[in-house]
Order: sequence, then structure tokens, then C-alpha cells
Amino acid sequence: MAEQYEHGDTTQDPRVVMNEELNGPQADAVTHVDGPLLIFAGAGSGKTRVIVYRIANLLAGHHVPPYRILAVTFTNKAAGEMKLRLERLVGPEIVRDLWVGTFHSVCVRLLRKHHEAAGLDRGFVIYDDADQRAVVARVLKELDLDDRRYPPRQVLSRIHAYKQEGRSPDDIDSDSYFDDAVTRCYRAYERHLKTASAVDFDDLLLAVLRLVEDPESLAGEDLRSRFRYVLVDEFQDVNHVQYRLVRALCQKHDNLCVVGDDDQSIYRWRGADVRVIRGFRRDFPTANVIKLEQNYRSVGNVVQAALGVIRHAKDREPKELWTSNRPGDPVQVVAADSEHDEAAWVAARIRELTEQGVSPREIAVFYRVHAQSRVLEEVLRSERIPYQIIGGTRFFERAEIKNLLSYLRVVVNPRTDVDLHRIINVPPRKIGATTIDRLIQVADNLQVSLYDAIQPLAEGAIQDAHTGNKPSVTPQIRKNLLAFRDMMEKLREMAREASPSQLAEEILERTGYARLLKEEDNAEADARLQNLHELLQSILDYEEEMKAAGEPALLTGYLERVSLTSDADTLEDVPKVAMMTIHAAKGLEFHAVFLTGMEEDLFPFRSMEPSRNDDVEEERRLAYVAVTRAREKLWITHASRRAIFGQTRYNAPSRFLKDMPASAVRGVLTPASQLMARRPEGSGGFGMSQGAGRFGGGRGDRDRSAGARFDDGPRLAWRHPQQGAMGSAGSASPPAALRNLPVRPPTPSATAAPGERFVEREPDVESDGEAISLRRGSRVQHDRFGLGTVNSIDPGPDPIASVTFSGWGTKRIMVRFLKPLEGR
DNA sequence: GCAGTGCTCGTTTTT
DNA sequence: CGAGCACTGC
Repeated sequence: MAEQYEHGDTTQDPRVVMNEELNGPQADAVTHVDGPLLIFAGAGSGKTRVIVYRIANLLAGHHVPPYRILAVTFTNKAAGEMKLRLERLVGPEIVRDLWVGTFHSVCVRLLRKHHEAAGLDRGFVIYDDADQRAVVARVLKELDLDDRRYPPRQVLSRIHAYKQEGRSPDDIDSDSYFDDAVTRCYRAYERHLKTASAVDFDDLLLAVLRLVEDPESLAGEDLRSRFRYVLVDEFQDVNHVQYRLVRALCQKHDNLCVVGDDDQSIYRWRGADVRVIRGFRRDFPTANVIKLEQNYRSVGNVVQAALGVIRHAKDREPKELWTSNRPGDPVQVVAADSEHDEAAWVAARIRELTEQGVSPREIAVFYRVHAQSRVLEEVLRSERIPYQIIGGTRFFERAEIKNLLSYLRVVVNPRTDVDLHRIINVPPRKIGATTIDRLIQVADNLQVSLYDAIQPLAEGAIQDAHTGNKPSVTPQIRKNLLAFRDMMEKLREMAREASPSQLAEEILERTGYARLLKEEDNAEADARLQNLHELLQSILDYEEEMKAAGEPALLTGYLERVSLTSDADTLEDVPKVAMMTIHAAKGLEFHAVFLTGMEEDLFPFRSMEPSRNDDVEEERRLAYVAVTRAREKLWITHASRRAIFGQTRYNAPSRFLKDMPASAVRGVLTPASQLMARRPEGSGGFGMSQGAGRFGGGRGDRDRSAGARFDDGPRLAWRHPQQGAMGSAGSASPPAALRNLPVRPPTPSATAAPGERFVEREPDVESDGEAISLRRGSRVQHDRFGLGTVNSIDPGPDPIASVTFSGWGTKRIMVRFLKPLEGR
């Protein structure tokens, strides 16, 4: 093999750059060449730089040909960024020959070479989530399964899970009726995809995996010897199939470098398995392990807050993030009254920042769930603060876009049933549900695609297998069906000559879809037309790009790209405040970050159904990810009352706040929250006068922070406005809105004795004016054991605290036997 | 065949 | 609260 590769005049020797810019572990990672390498890359530790330099080192220092190097990422964005930085380092000509891409795009590319060996049609289409659901819906009907008992979403997610584990329907031992039904669905689902010449995202990887793991296959042999160095980014996010794939791809040399951070593993719910990165050393006993622990991104206080949160995580690879950056401002923990109050506070701070000259693009607002964004949006809009929402409904998921794409896909591959189903009556051409049902019946009987069932149905030649009835159709309908098919045939013919964009325009014209929208003439139709124009433009862009690359602009190529990229609305480089979920924030960083909704039951999130046992550990890591996005300034807000999902909830501040070191954090009350706290009838017992609390003062900011301990939140939170104002004496019943919450209200007995109660995140609704807060770190007195410090509190009707007494050790004591001391 | 109404049920998301 | 969906009535 000719493994020497001449670069011509590559810019400068990367090694020169490296020595100046890399710290010790980074340099080790970069200069490592052969054998397995595991890199734990802490947040903000210069991971991308290491990856990029490492590749540059292989190229320049060891003359590895670029087409021998594979670097896989999870998102297009990560791949794009990697390419960009590589281009700057080694030049675009070389990067063009590197294999840098997502798991899926790399696999599609490999499948293009080996589609025959993989048993795939040349024009195969990729079914997205909606398409897959449609298949499941059809399968349920076919198997005569009740879609209330078997919600398509659930069934699909089970199928998905199986596929991500690499299990086929035959590998499943269904021990319940439900599982059995799911398995039958799975089998039928696979069959349908096959008849439709379609694959789902999992199939892309599975198909390659099957080839590469097949010792007999020639294609597999090609794949096994194709790459000499394999690198995987965000390795904590891989699932089993992905892991098997990369292992198989480098089984000949074990030159596998994986980079990840188990602390940032937040995608377990979609198949990622942290155990893979944790078990890497077991699978590759000779692996070098390097830890990148120096954080270059954030100021000290932010790092400390993040560390506080993640230190309490179970099962983590031991590592200690540190920074030599200055401490910066303390992280501010803001107690708001409601989500509106919270939003107003955020808007006010954003205004301050921008007035100080901070660019809006350097500011981000995070939330746990999209539902939180609406209120924030409303306030930002009314304050005329420019913002952009990242994520949410995606461009390619809009109906009109999907419709046009479905036309294009049917042109490429008429057997794609889901697409045919979507467009056969759009715009309306009098082919209604009944007719489509008949069409499906015929297709199922003949085991052919819907498209191929049109002719038999129109001819009325096929007897329904079960009833003996002719699923025939009226002459009118027959005409409609055939007209549709003829039109599609004409389009297919045209596709042989025309460019993708010409074809798309022809579709809009010929189908009357464009006219339909023009005639509707309302804002919504206008927006749809606009979107379609955008799609046309994106096709033109694609054609342009391919022309520049000297390759033919194929419709299949465009469709494939559309299927594998969704970032039509990722972070634009415009001066706008970015709003996104924390998941979407992973990998990003901002000068200033607002982390909103930091409340129990929202973050950590708790599902209404206990069936879905939530993973607090993953939520903790999510919190860690959120905090580590901030470079300079971080505000964390929580509201004592929040209307979300159609009901008002009264949530305590998040447990994660308690894990942040007091030295790095400062508590603050919003003005509205202060009002609530000062109201005589509502404040007396809130411990506001007890001096500086956990997040109070310390930095001489007087009144504002006095009593701003988030620990007070629960009581504020639990005080229903009306009830609080009345100073209810004995009723222990929480407000109606709270009854659904999985927290039990306290029994009166637990709170009877004045001055002996505590509240942590457990309610103490009726105890009114005299409640005194106990929390971790509180000093308490006990009749027998004397003075002690609270370690933790188990909430409940009769709360129990774990208290360490000097001379007695740690004891578990019912809180009502403890007397809190002034101060803390 | 289609529009309109009432119902349910809520994370997070890439490809 | 509001999206998405099933069902009903024309």
C-alpha cells in the first residue's frame, strides 16, 4: 500500500503550533499515534483543538493519507466545525479527502459504494420519524391491533430500542403479550420498509455493520481495511450498534481514538450508553487514557458551581475539572415569584448586558422543556430584545415541505408508500380515505407497494381475500387514480432529463399545489408558499454546490442530504439572544447564560407517570452541561409558582442548587419575590430575618440578598396566594393544583409544635408564621445529643433528618425533636 | 369526502 | 395552555 502522502505545500508544520498552544495532556493526546486511546475531555478543556491537531499530526507528522482517516461525530454541526478547523490547519484539499462526518452520513457514503452487497435499491429513501410512525400506524391496522393499547409512538420507540441494540425480531423473547405484539409489529415494520425500498436511520448503521462483521463478504473486507485511524467524538453518546461498528472498522489495527466525557452523557433516553465509554479500558486493555481537566472556558465561580453539581454524581470516572481563570462574578441564584416574574427578570438583565456593550449573540437563555419558552418569548418580544429560538419545529417537518419532498421521493422511488400516501390526495383530487384503504388492502393482499396496487385496484380485478368483495371503485375514482398515476409517470420521465430544481417547480405547477396556496390567500398560505420557495432555493444551492465540486447534482443526492441534515434553524450568526433547551446547548458556549426553571419536578424533570422512572443522575449531568456553557456570567432562576402543561405548579428550588458551593454563588430575590416575602401576612414565618442564608449576603449587598436563600423557596412555593393570606391555621390540605403532585402533604401532627418544624422541599403549608427552615448545614440542638449539623433531610409527613453530633456521630432524628439554632 | 368539534396528554433529540 | 388527533355530522 502506498501510504506515503504528499501534501505539496501544506501551510505550516502543526507540531510547531502545537507546542505553543497545548498543555501537557493535550499534547500527549495529539502526539499519540498507534493503538487505542481514550480521552476524557472535560467541559471547556479544548477537546476540538486536540482532535483537530491530532488529525493534523497524523497527516503531517506521520504521512497518513487523508482517506485513511475516519472521524465520526453525532451531529452535522460538529462535523462541520471539525472540517472548518482542519481546513485552517491543513488546507481544504486535504480535508476533502478525509472522512469526517456523522455516523449516518459516513454510513450512507459507504452504502453508496456497497448498496448491492447490502441488498439495497439504488434509489432507497430514508424514512424520518414521522414516516416511521406512519409505517407503524399502518402495521397496527394490518395486524388488527388497537392503537390505543399500542400507541404508535411507544411501539416505534420499542422497535427503535431493539434496533439500536442490534436485535432483530428473531432475537426477542417476548414474555408478555405486549412484547409479543411489538415484536410482530417490528417484523411487519421491517417488511414494509423493504417493500418500500426505504430504510430508517438505524438501518443505515445496521446495514454497514452487517457487511463489516461478515467475514465472507467482499464488501465487508473492503470496509475492514479501509481506514487506518478511526476517531469518535462525543463517545459517551454512542449506542451499541455504533460501538460495534467502530470496533469492527478498526479491528485490524485497533487505532481507535475516542473522545468523550461521561459527565456530559445526557442522551441515555435515546439509546446512548455511558457504560461503553466506562468499559472502554476493559475492551481495550492496552488503551492509553488521557484526561483533559483544565477548563479554559469559564470563570472560576462557574467552574466551582459546575463541580459542586457533578461531584455528587454516582459512577463517574474520577476527574477534577480546574481552571486558572479568574473567579469572576459569583453565580447568581434568582428566586422569582412566577414564570412571568422570572422572564421579566431575565429580560431586564439582558437589557443591562446589552447596554454594557455585550452582544446579544453572546447571551443565551436555557430551559428544560420547550414549553417554558413561550413566556420568555413574550417578554423578550415586548421588550424588543432580538432573540432566536433554537430547535422546536423544524423546517423540514412542515407539512408543505414534506409534501413537496414526498413528491420528489416518489419520483425517485414510487414504492415509497409513506410518501405516496402523503401526496396521493394533496392537493385534493378526490381520492379519499376509503379509496386509500382499499388501495392498502389490495397492496397488502398482493404484497406490493401502494403505487403498484393502483393499477389492480383501478381494474377492479382483484378479489378481496377475506370477504370476497371486490374492493373495486367507481368509474370516477378509477379515473382519478389513473390520472394521478399518469401524472407521476410523466414526472418520472421528466426527472431523467431535468434538474432537481426544475422538477420541483414542475411538481408545484402540475399538481396545482402552488395555485391552491395562492388562491387561499391568507397569512398561513403565504407562509407556506414562502417555505416552498425556501426549499426551492435550497435545491438550487445544492445544485450550485455540486457544480462547484464538479459532481452531478442528482435528485437522490439532494434527498439524501435533506434526510440527514435538519439544521435549517441552528444557531444563526446574528446579533440575537439564543433561546434553547439545555440539550440543544450542549457543545455551545456563551458570555452570559440564563438557566431558567431550576425547580424540582421541572429540573430534575419528573414525568407525571411514575411508569417512566426518571433518571436523576442524567438530569444532574444535564445541569452540569448547562452550567458549563457560561464563560463569564451565569444566572440561575427558579420560580415559586409556574403555570406549565395547563396547571399551576408550586415547585421547590432544584436540589442541584444545594450542591453548588456557597462561595461561588449568591442568592437574589426578584422585586416581586421580595414583595411576596415582605407581605406581613405572608412572610413572617419564612425565616427571612435570620440573616444571611446560604445564598444570602456575604458580599455586602445588603437588603437585596437578605433572606434570598433559595431554601425559603419551598415555603413560598407552597403558599397558595389565597391560603397564605388567610393564614390558615390547621388545614393541611395543599391547594388543589398541588394534589396531583407526588409529594404528600404533611400531617398536622408533624408540624404541631411551634418552633420545631422545618421545611425543606417538603411543604409545611399550615405552619404559617412560625416555620423555621432547616437545611443541610443548619445547626440544630437536640435534648440528648446536644449541638449538631444537619446533613440531609428526608421529606415526608414526619420528616427525618440525618444530623452529625459532635461526640455522638451521625444520627437520624425526627425533625420535630430538633431545635434549630439562630444563624445557621 | 371534508370541515368542524371535542378529546387527550404532555421531556429532552440526532440522524 | 395548545398541539395533535380521533370522531362526528353534513
